[in-house]
Amino acid sequence: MPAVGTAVDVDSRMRLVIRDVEEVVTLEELRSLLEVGGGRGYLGFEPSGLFHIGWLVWAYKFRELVEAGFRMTLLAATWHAWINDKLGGDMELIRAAARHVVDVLDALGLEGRFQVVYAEDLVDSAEYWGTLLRVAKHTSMARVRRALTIMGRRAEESESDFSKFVYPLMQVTDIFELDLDLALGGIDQRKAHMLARDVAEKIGRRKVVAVHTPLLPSLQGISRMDIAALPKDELMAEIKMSKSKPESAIFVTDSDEEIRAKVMRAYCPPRDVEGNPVLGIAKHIIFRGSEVEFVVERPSKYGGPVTYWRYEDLERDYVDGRVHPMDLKASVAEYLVKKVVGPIRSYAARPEREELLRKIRDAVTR
RNA sequence: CCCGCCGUAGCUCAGCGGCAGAGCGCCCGGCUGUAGUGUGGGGGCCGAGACCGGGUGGUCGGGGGUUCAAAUCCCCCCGGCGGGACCA
Repeated sequence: MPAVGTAVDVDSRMRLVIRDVEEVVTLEELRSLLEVGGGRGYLGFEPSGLFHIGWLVWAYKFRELVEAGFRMTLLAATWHAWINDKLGGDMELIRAAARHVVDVLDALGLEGRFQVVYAEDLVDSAEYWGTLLRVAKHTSMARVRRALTIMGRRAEESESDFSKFVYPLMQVTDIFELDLDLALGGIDQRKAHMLARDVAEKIGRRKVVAVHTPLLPSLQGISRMDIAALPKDELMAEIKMSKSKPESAIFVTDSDEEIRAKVMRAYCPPRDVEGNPVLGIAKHIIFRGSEVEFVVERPSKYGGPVTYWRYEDLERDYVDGRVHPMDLKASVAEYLVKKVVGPIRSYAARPEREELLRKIRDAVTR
């Protein structure tokens, strides 16, 4: 049972929650929740394939919210994934991918400490659709369009099917139907969360506190790790994706050798912090805004090994050129292998999951 | 969450320190005597719309402040809308 009460306790839990977070809307509201011991929180994710380390950023925060006293729900957004044509629109595969994500959270020590809800169950009530209509009634078309995450470059309005426009309304409805106090997500979920806050005021529902985690840059240095599926030319898109996606992300099921190879191949310009995926991993996966022992193995002719406890120190040395991309990559890869992916893989990719993972992998690569 | 625009008659809006307005609507009347209704034919009755005249219209979103004077200027709040919000 989480201890409730003292101001000191609230402060430390506050620090835990806002650590290495991109943004909290609002800090005052978050504090109020912590003062009463937490509340109900959630994270919704689209089961779209294997778990990549970019998702660890929110997964760690999910765990910290549990530790801070929140009763967390993981929403497997199966219908949402279906709308975005993930996994070829195969609902069974989408469910399998969701199961895999639950495994990863369990591997992080969260087994039995959070609730899992499938979108299919949530949607299976008349009340859900009543709420969705109420949400829709208070949302203009322009506002929905603005909340759309898809439709980046090529996918213009004319080639979107209408389900894509229902998507943001569902995200908002999910929040209301789960009766939440807090919504967790990457900063890319900001639009949906803000829509939920706006609409909440209009229809007299609770306004969720929004906690947004940073996003990891793609290993290739362009865009983000989670490449959005293109509804454009399906076949071409699938082929392009299958070739590019495995290279742009590290999956928790990757072997040690795959991890090392991917990190070594990653975009990592010397002295450059901007959009640097390797530094990004160091910042948001390894250090995460706190003190961590991180050893950069460096050939003695360049100064020998250095130990960093704070990300800022590592970044400073990298910018100054004292840490070479080669050194950084090798060290980050080793850390990922031993401390991050290794433990997760041994649980989430255990033998009895082999069949499940193979199906998901095949579907993405197809 | 941030920025901006807008809240004035039932509706759409103008007015932006000096009597609260226009168009549309609504009500009354006039004019027309038509469409329609009704018939075997004729006649009569009822008669919309258009047009003309008259009338009906208001916590100027709410609260506070400045001023001799506030719809008008300032502050706060409420409501609506649009845009922004990692990256593109």
